Amino acid sequence: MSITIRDVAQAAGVSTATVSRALRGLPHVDPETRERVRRVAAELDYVVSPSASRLASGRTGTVAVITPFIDRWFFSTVLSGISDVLQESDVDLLVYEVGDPATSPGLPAERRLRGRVDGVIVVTLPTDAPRIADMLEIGLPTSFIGVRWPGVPSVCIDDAAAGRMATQHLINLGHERIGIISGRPQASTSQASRALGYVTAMEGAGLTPEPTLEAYGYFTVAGGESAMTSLLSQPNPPTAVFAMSDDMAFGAIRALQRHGIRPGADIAIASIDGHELAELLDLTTVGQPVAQMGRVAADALLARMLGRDVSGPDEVTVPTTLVVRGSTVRPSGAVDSSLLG
Amino acid sequence: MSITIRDVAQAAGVSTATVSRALRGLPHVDPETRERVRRVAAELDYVVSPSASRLASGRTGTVAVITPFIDRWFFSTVLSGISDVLQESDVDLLVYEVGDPATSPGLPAERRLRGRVDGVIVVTLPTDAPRIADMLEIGLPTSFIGVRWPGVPSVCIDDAAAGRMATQHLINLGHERIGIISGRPQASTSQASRALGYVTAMEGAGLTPEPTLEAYGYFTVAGGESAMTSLLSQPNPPTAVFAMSDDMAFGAIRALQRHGIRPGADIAIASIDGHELAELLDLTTVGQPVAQMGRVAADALLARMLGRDVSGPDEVTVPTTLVVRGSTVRPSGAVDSSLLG
DNA sequence: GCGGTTCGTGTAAGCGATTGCGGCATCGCG
DNA sequence: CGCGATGCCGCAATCGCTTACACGAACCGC
Repeated sequence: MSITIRDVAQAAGVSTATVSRALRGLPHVDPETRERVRRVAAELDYVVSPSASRLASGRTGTVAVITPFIDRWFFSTVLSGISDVLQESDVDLLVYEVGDPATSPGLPAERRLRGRVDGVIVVTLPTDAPRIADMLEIGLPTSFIGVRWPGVPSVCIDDAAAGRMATQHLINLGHERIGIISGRPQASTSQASRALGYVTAMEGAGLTPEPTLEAYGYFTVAGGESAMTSLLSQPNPPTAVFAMSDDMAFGAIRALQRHGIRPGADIAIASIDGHELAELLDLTTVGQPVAQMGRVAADALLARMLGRDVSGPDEVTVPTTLVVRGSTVRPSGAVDSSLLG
Repeated sequence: MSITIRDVAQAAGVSTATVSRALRGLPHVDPETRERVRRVAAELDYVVSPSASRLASGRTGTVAVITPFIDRWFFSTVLSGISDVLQESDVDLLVYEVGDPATSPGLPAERRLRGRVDGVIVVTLPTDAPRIADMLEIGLPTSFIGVRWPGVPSVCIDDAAAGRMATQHLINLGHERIGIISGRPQASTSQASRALGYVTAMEGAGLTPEPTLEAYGYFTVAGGESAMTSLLSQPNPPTAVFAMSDDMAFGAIRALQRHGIRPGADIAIASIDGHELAELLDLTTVGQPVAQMGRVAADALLARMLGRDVSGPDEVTVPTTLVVRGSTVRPSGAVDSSLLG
């Protein structure tokens, strides 16, 4: 069948132990011997049996990513960043898609991980927390994206700052009646921080956030659309809206279009995410470096796994940047309506 | 440390062989014994060591997906479909992101696969083919998405039909000068088929495809934008455009906006993909069931791997459907919907 | 020239499951 | 009652690699 380490050992005239050491770059091998073994192995097209290697060493060379979704922009982008880093270190990437923790039941993923991977990266939704403790109980090196946990390396953005930045931008434009499209009524940590940022900016400008100007978009396009619609039905609608996510802002823009209202010209809108299509829709957004978040989390995990220098801090906060586009212009400015999709 | 099959055997008063059979549902085990073993295993919170199991059985319970990208809509959606199916069968999903084969060098992925997975799903770009043969040489069960290969199960759309459908729709709207935004000058099979569909529809309507109305968008947003720009600079620009992918159509819409031209009203545009954001941009597109393509490919692979009935045909063609939106309306105004599709 | 390192290598005991084969009851049937 | 079939189960040999330990040779300083 397949050729084994024994074949290589025989062909090179050494023991299997030496082959193993030579091929893996371990010390205590004569350079000449090592070279010979390498050559023979290459000629025979030998590749170590991962199963055997794992069993014997206890290491799997694999990392699992636990993510609610893989087909949404944020998550697939994070995944891609993770993949980049892992690939450089020749570590395999196992993906477990677990669905929205808010709706899906407890997952069997945790039990599978034991013995299957050397480390785990958990990327969470705003609605998180229940299963995270379970996750940690299996005692694998772990790295979080989007949630803080004492003692566990994590990477997040400064949600409060992001919310403040978006809101302040609207304020600077001269808006006073600024609505907010939140996620869910029962706020997660992340959502609460964004809301806090909004409130902070408002109050800093001497404005009072009106409860009637808040609507829930559940972080989806459809939700954002209906949230915007409900805001528009207020007796005194807002002149600007801060949406907590780009997806919801997209929905809001849709709602505006349906009502014949021009985003940017008639009602300003700004959000958080930096979605790749925000540019296409000319949406002002506070961008987060999503792929980089994946890379940072993967780096942190690898450092722990491989016992490298764990120099960096446990809790990393990556910077966000406001990207101003056509959806936030001063009401007075003439806008070419053809900009609207 | 961790508890092994021996602990379970001892606790249940049987041999490890019986434990193995009992837990895996193999025959030749007394129902009562099986139940006892199950209970003991559960109490001890025993999980089989994947490494040991793999080494002994030769099966890995893992499937690799080789994909050029994971952070693009099409690919992450396919991946999600694959993930659904695999998860149902308790098969692990290993992801290898290999980059655009047109630009990235040969990949080491193939060598890694040996002994690491039981099967492979390859999802390809239009620009494919070079490494596919390598892929097959390792002799693993394989399933393709987006490319045909003799003897290998694959799932594709009918590219010619899709191209024809989009073009015909524009023709039915009364357009005669219909431009086309292709991918690359050197066409892949898939691209050539879409082009063929375009030509077929045109000629069927007694129209002549003009070479000057073709531009290349390289399947990217930016490429689509510059392609559209170049079409607009023609002495006699098209009144409608067929773009081979939604991404290029997005770029094209951007170009139109920049020129103050209203997509739909001034120039009609239709494309192929069914991108989730096409709806947002009000883009008419021939939708392909992307997630389903992933599911079909995964099902086919699983059937081969597990030696199930390989009933279905090797080469599956999934249906596409024209989704008419605002980007294709009759210039004159009212649209007779019976002409659509 | 001699004990002690250092180096390079081999021996062999695992790692924790799977599974072919054989053995012992029990059962069915004539 | 005898004998083959059948059902259930255990023994023990793998699977292919890693690694602790042992060992001999060369080398060192005193």
